Amino acid sequence: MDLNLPLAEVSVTSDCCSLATEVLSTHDALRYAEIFKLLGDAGRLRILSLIAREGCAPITTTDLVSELDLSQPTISHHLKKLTEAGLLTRQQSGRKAYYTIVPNLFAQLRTVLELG
Amino acid sequence: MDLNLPLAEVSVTSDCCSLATEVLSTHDALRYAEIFKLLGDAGRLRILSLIAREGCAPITTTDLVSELDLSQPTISHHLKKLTEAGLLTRQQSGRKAYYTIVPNLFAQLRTVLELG
DNA sequence: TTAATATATCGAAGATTATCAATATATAAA
DNA sequence: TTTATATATTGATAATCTTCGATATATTAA
Repeated sequence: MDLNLPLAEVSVTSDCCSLATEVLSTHDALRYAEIFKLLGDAGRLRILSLIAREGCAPITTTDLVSELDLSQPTISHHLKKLTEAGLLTRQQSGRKAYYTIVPNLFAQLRTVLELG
Repeated sequence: MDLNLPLAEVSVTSDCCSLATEVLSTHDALRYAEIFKLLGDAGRLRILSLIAREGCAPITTTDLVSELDLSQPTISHHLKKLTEAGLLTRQQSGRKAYYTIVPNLFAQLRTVLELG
């Protein structure tokens, strides 16, 4: 038998008071992990940040290429993934592609992060 | 010359109104990407969720092993990474290791996600 | 029609990662 | 001291991902 009274021994100094009432289901965990994985890249974070700075004004692939130290194919690749995931929308106008932030999913992610 | 008036052509239907006033620096982007990368794994997300459910009560490695379909070494590995990143704290008591959520960093991540 | 521009896709190389079996370590129980 | 328990580390494999050069596509300009 374990007579360690371990919970008493462990000092609980954290101000943690979880807002998470439900444990993430396997399904939701997979879904959110896929999106967090996209955020787990500095280049993509900066792409999102640059687009967000424009507010409602869309930004083109070329704009991003000129602001980041990444090749045009790499940036196009990131934009595709972010768009497919629902973090961005893409609108073509002439030969330019305009991207904007989709706020919805970001709000969901913030809720998932209410763990502490 | 570009006479497309593209910004007028692109319909701005999004309710985007960015709260992000500053573009993420390269340094911060790297720093946050490293943490989002950790959240980009379903197993780790569920580990965090299970720990958060306990509120302030710490949880042991074995508790997690019994709730997840991952081997004990894999879970220990994830716990180490999450702890090193500052998302968890670890306290040893006897032969058990108790883990708890560190709320601070989660709050920072929520701020970073205020893009839309 | 020909040339230039904007963007996307292809294919490949190199790096990183998740995972587990086996093993090590450290503590507690018998 | 011997055995059982709790956790961590090692080493290896398979899968995934980032990145870029080269190329393709599509649109506009000359």
